[in-house]
Amino acid sequence: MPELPEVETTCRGLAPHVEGRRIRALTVHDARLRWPVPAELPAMLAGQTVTGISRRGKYLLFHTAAGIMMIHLGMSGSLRLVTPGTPRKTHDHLVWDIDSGWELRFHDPRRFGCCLWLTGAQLADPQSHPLLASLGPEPLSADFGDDHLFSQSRGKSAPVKSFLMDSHVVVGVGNIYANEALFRVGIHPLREAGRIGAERYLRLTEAIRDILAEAITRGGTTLRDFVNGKGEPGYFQQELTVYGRAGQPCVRCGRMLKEVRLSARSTVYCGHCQH
DNA sequence: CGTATCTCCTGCAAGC
DNA sequence: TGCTTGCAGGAGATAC
Repeated sequence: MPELPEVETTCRGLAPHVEGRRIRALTVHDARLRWPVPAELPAMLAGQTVTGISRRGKYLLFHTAAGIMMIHLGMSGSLRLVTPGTPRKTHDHLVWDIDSGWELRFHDPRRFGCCLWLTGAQLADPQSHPLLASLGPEPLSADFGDDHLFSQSRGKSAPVKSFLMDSHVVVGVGNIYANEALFRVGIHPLREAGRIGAERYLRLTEAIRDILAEAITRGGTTLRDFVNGKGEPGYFQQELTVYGRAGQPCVRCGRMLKEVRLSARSTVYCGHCQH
């Protein structure tokens, strides 16, 4: 599951090999992603130079003069650079021939990802695209201020974990990091978002910043291996204190960690340390 | 508007 | 061994 750190790692890993390079061709082996890959995309991209790669939330934006290619990795998607001639794997749906000599491949078994094409007004201002327009602030930017979570949560009765994972509140806090951040600050995941005070939200805000920044740092250690498909997501190297550890002892108090389903998401917490 | 549920899809694990 | 069944999960769409 690509979380924000892995998307950021992908962005940084691709940039030196793709920015300033020309796309010779795009081959669509399977257009059936979350939304169909636009039929005109190969023709639109051919010959275009990628002027830059940026990220908004978990969306990656490949900028060209003709348009912006917007990619989301969904749950199982990945982008890898390989040498031409590398055998194509099952679920390698999209292949870009780059004039740097690399081939960029989009691999996505579950096809929850997408690859869209932004033109016209959305080329001039991609933030106006419907999928981007209502996104919350970047968790590592100044827009994610100390007071943001507290002020946004007033009057909300949803569980704080659902609130945190709402991309309209703040982007990039997926299931893994929502679990981890709540454990770190001792907040019960099912607590009503609107009934948590400003002080606790400040500590939660700092925990989200710290955990994501740390994960990106660790993800960065995989950058040297990113090319040619050897990249491991940074968070697999990060010690996870609760996610995936239901039934195991709490690292703080030793009691058994509990698990509940919240909107079909695995939610793990310590009933003693989190209130 | 806020909240909960449904939905897409495939790999994997468990059960028989 | 090989089949069937259940399940996870990002986030937009839909229903209330």
